[in-house]
Amino acid sequence: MKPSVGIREVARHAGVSNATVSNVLNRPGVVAPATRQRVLAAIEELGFVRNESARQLRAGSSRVIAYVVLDAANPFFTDVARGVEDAAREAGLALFLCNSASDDGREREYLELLHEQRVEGILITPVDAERLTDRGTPVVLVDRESNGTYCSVAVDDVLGGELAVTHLIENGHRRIAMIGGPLSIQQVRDRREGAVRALANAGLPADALTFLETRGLQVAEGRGAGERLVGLPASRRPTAAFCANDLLALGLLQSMTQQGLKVPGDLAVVGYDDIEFAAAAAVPLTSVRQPREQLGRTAATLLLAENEPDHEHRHVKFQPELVVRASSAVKR
Amino acid sequence: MKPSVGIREVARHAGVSNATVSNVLNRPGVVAPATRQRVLAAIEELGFVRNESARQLRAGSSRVIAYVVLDAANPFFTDVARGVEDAAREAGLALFLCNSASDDGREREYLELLHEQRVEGILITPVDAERLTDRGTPVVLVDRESNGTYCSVAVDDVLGGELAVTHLIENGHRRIAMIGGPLSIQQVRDRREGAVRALANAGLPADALTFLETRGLQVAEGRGAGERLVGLPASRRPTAAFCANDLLALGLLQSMTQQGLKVPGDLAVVGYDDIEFAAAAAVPLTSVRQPREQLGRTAATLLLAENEPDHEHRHVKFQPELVVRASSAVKR
DNA sequence: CCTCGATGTTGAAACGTTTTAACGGCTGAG
DNA sequence: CTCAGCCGTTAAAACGTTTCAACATCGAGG
Repeated sequence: MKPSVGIREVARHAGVSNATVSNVLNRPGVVAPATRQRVLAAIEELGFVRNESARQLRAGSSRVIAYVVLDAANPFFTDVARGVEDAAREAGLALFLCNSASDDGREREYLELLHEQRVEGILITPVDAERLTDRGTPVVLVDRESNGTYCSVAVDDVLGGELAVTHLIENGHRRIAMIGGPLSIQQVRDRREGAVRALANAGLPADALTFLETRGLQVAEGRGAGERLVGLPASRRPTAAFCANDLLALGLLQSMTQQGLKVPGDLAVVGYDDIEFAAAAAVPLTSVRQPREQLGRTAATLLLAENEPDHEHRHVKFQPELVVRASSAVKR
Repeated sequence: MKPSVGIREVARHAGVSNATVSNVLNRPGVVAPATRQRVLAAIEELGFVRNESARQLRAGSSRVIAYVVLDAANPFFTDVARGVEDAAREAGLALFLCNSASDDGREREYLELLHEQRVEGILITPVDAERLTDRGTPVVLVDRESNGTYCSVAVDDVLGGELAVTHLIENGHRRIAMIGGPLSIQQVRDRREGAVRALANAGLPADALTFLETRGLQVAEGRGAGERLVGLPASRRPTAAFCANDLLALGLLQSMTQQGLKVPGDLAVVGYDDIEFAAAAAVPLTSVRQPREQLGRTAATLLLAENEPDHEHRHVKFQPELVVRASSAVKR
């Protein structure tokens, strides 16, 4: 079952030394064709599988990078991951995806493990960037601005929030809800800040924005928020909602339909991320689009540049873009 | 930058031997509190990070399992992954997600790497199960029946296809399209087989089913299929479509709307997987539900049982369930 | 005072590769 | 015939842990 056949056995079986087998594996060109065949045959016959731990221990490099995401079930992150993987595989590296599920305990565990594994680099959209601690492995922050000690690739979330809420204001809305949370997540804070700024720009009072905090950014939380929203007295109930991401917005949409309210008639909705499902929703969703794959691709590129001779941390920032659809159509 | 501080340095710094440091790391209970403190302090001060390669080389176990999926962007797989991860973390293992993107080259590369890494086990929804080759690492097939050499956890796809198409037939449809592909994917073949069986059960001719093969199972392919479908001469155009998964169905839905056709009026649609977004779609989607998280959880459980003394490969099969929504409402 | 067991600690031998410098044999030039 | 140079191969030394048997130290029981 676990014969654990090593390089020496292969060597013996092929009548050569360990070094030659290693050469066949790593520098096939240097070994004579005849010997190479013999060694390959032995490998095949014995079912030899190279022990990566030993290789890595000696050679020092790992051929792997990892991306730690906040929520593997959120299409936004899988789209970013696609960009990362494309860039990684061009560089001959494999990508391992890790799901912190927005839990900083899990995040810590994964980071610890990845550091111990000596992966070539770590991409992360952190739960709490402050807690990150340098351990020698290159790290790049994704969709999150850096405090300076790491490279980062981000999108201007404040601007995004501003775009979304300005749009709602221009459509005549004066009581607006923002749905999102927890506030420990930077993106949520930034998007809210943008929303507040939009109000200020328009000369509206700050209490025109009702912030409904959720425990997470999943569809179910959006549904819950919808119920809370409808529970508000009619006089104070917002006529529009800006959701911190599209999953929330989709949940909110479901909740509205279920409670017999019309979108955008009774409530206009704007989401964030413009995931593929946003356009296909019951009411096509107005959303703030981010360049997802490019985000990932750029992040991977920065990561790969980390061990260049005299590396300076770079911070790339993209601009979001508002995509208007039916869910926020002009109020009659 | 890369001081590469090892266990020996920590030992020297704390005035103990390597063995003691190792004990602090692995069996804290066995070392005297005072010494333990001293060692921990040294670790902290030097920023020591244990080298997992060395650990694994010596100790032989890896604390990691991996799940290789067909499409990380498909919510079905991320839901399965959630189940896997829950079970894995209960067993103290971390989960690495790998995306083969339905490409057997990538799949092979990932498998090779994972074998070399000596992960504790591999879960995989394979592109082509035949090509899988035993390498000593335990493997469990997910959402795919085994040819016998591995454990497997699957859902009865033939039954699922049958449920879907029977439902359409009962609603009066006599010309039905099935959309999906490539046929190299087992699930697609099985679901089609179920569709065919449904026709036979109802005494309908086999040509009542038009099979439109797609190149993949993503939303974009569904949109493409929609255009092909509408391009058919009206007399031969199906009145209903059964899609091999929900992503296709959502794409199809978009395409219909865009071309000014009504669902279910002009075309009834049934999807597969019942992903969360199915219920939130423009027209809530009738779909075949699979027990996603349970699938993952069970698979992980089987994997963990692999190295029990006298292990026999098990094959678990779940039943799918039809969830009827508006996209297939009764034909007037 | 001796013995015994318990408790902490340690030296040294693995684990399976990669790598380096050196080696032997062979060829062709001088 | 010698020698330089090349090619293919090799022995042996890492790499950084874990583990195991052995070793001190100490208190208690006889």
